[in-house]
Amino acid sequence: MKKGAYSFNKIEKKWQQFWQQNSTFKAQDCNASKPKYYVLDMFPYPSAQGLHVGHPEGYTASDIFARYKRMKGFNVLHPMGWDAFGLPAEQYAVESGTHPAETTRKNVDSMRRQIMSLGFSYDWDREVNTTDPGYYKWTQWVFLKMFNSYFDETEQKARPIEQLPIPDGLTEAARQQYIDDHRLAYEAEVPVNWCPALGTVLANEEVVGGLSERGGHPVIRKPMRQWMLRITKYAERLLEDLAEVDWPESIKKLQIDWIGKSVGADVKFEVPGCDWDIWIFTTRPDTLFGATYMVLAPELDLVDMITTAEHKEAVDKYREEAARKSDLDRTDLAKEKTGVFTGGYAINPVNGAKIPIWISDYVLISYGFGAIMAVPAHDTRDFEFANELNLPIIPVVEPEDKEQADLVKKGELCFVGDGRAINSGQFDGLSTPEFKEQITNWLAERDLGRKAVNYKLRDWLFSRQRYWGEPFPILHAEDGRVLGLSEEDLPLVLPEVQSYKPSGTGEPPLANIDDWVNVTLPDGSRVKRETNTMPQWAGSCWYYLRYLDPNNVDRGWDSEKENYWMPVDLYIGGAEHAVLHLLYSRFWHKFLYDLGYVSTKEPFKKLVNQGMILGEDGQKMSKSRGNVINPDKVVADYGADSMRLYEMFMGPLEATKPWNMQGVEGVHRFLQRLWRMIIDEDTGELDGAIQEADTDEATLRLLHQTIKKVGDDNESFGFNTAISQMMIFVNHLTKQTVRPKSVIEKFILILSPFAPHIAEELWEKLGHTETLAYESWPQYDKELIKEKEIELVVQVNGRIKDRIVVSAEADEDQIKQQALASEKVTAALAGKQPKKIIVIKSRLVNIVI
RNA sequence: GCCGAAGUGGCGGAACUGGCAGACGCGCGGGACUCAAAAUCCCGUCCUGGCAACAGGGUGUGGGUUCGAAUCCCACCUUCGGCACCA
Repeated sequence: MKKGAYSFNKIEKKWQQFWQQNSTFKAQDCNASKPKYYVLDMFPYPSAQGLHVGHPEGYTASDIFARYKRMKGFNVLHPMGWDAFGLPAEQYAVESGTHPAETTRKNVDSMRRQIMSLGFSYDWDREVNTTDPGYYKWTQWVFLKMFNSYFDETEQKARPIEQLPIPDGLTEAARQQYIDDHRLAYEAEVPVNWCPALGTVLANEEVVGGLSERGGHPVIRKPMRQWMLRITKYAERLLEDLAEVDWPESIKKLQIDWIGKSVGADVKFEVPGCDWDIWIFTTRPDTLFGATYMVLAPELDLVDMITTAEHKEAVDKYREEAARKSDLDRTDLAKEKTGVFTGGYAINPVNGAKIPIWISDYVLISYGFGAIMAVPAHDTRDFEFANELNLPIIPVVEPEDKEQADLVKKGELCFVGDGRAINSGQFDGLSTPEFKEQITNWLAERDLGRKAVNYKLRDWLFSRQRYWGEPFPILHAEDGRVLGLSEEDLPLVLPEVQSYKPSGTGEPPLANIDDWVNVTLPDGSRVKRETNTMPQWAGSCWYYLRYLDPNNVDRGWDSEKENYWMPVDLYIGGAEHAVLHLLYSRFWHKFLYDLGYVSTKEPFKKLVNQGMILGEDGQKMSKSRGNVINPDKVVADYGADSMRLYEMFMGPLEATKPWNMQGVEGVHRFLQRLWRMIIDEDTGELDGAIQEADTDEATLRLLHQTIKKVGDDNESFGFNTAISQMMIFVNHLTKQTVRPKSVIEKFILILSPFAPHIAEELWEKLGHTETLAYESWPQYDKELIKEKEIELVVQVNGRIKDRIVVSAEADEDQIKQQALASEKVTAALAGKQPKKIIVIKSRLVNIVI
């Protein structure tokens, strides 16, 4: 190897040390002299496997943008931290006895080293770790705030629980109950997803097809006492404020679907001989005349009261079976609907018809009232059920399509679209939307129903029966009261345990530590600590706020700093967090907004998702397939700059794309060429071609075109095309025997966000003594970009016949003349008169004959 | 089943707002340098026919709009991602 060759290992180490020693990327709080810009990465879970090549993709994109913004004069906040609570470290602890904190520390150290080796411009002084008591103190604090708040329905916002209006005349116990029932963090006995293998409860989102997302173990339904967060109160705002954020439409859509708003009516069905009614929710009140039976969820308490003696045995049996079914079974059996008749009847409020009441597990307890009216003619599920069990079908909506209408009328087709009302008494002939409105009013006037809105979104199941999570700052008194710790007692530190194993009965590991669980209060009363811990999502709900003020011991974050930095201007991460993390943190943010702790409605202004990187075989990377690419190896063999450049050159940021090691060599060769273009490899000094000289026109034009293209592409995250433009530039300049220094310098600056190490090194070789991180981004000159002469394509009837070169100033007539003058064109015209000549300046001429 | 994204050379991918399809990179073929190899440099590379000039075809499939379609419209096929009885 020659003395002055591109020695990326040395160069990269040198500049990483330089940046660290000089705190080059330290963000300045509240600096009013510059506009701020907050670039955030989704922080990683520090796993034992370390970084995979998917991580650096998003991190490189955000780093390029952060560096670009600095050069554009912004005060940039670009932090990194660790989402370090979670199952793997705990599983490892169960197996090996190693404290999760120790595993975590080791993994964090190794992943930090890996991330640092890529030369990202993070302000490392702001590093956070969710498992640090100094951090989770404030996670617990937010939880306490939720525990001590309620949701004011009229104002649609959270308020301190002390302000909750309490009805008069309640006993002390009832008063307490009333308050507890309104807390945003509350306890409930709920059927949960219990995973015996993991020994914990999982959130709905963590169960995939009846199996646990992690590990793929079976999950069953089981009622347990759990902590819940009332995210449903925020459903409407979570939906509405999506309009405010600059996110990919597909991600917004996923959230909208997850929230699942539907508008319809609640309708009351009386049960003869009973003094209570069955309420149902429907989005199709216009089909009420077609309701031929009702279905209740098997779990509904009401079922007991409705079931007649002769049907009791069958009903009880069915209910028992339904309760035993796991979600997987329920999904599997969804193909064939089952159910039993209760013996009870209800009265259809619109026509007084007596209709039978059934139970079936196709009706969900957790949505609406857990009861439905069944309109088999116009609901596919009811249609299937009615056919299965031979129940009557009455068509009440006539489709426009004649053929369809005939089938619907015969009861052979289930039609769920809009149409005209039939068999609906005085409402016959109305269109579906008209009917909906009229019948809703009709019901409301008679006190039989009301307009209603329902959401699919459920309250967030917030407790886990695990060790490695934030302990709840909650005490349980002997009389059943639930007390929040006072803020001064935070953090409630996770205690040491003998065994990390869950008890298997649902009791978390913390329950085994008697002297931690049992607490005597100053007044002598004895209480027990909550032994559940929070889910991994908790710490990531607000970490972007902690970066603003990571060392503050008195507050989670300073409000002046919050005002300055928030919102996050750019958030880059994987699309797999589209609903979970992004919905949860928006919820927490809105809650904090209500209480005045943050100044913006939404935390993340712009969101960009990086796509997945596949293995070289085009398959998802996995250990078992043996196609995992180790970033350490890539950095060792080709350097961090090559790695960064390749990850961006592969294709559009959001796309899924396969890795190709030869592609890495390709960009590496580009850097080599760039190096030799500037440095004489024999001496290590500047090449003789680098001179203080005037620039030829073509080079100057290409330089300015490149500055423009790279800048524009940076703004739109089109890093792949920015890199190809830089390659075009280097290909051109390498051929020049004189390479003006001023041209080289400008080029180094625009390359620097992509390949910062080599850029800094060359910048220094060019005689600069300061880092280029804060040099201003080169400007381009519009005039210099313009070509003097333009090649146009000449078509005859859309087929290319010739090319002509015209002056950039030529007007349409001149271009026409020149085009018609072409010999090839004359030949193609074969003497015919052109009907029309279309001239698109700087593009083409099309002669139509 | 429903929703969303995407289908372009041997491969990753370019193509502004409807205007030269295939930029840039990989791979491949040929050449230079070398005793030889690596590295590097130069030339070529969508397909078919032709020595060539050139002609024809070509952006998942089939139709349509237009002087002109990878780009817009309709129908369909395939792949990937998400949801999964939410009344």
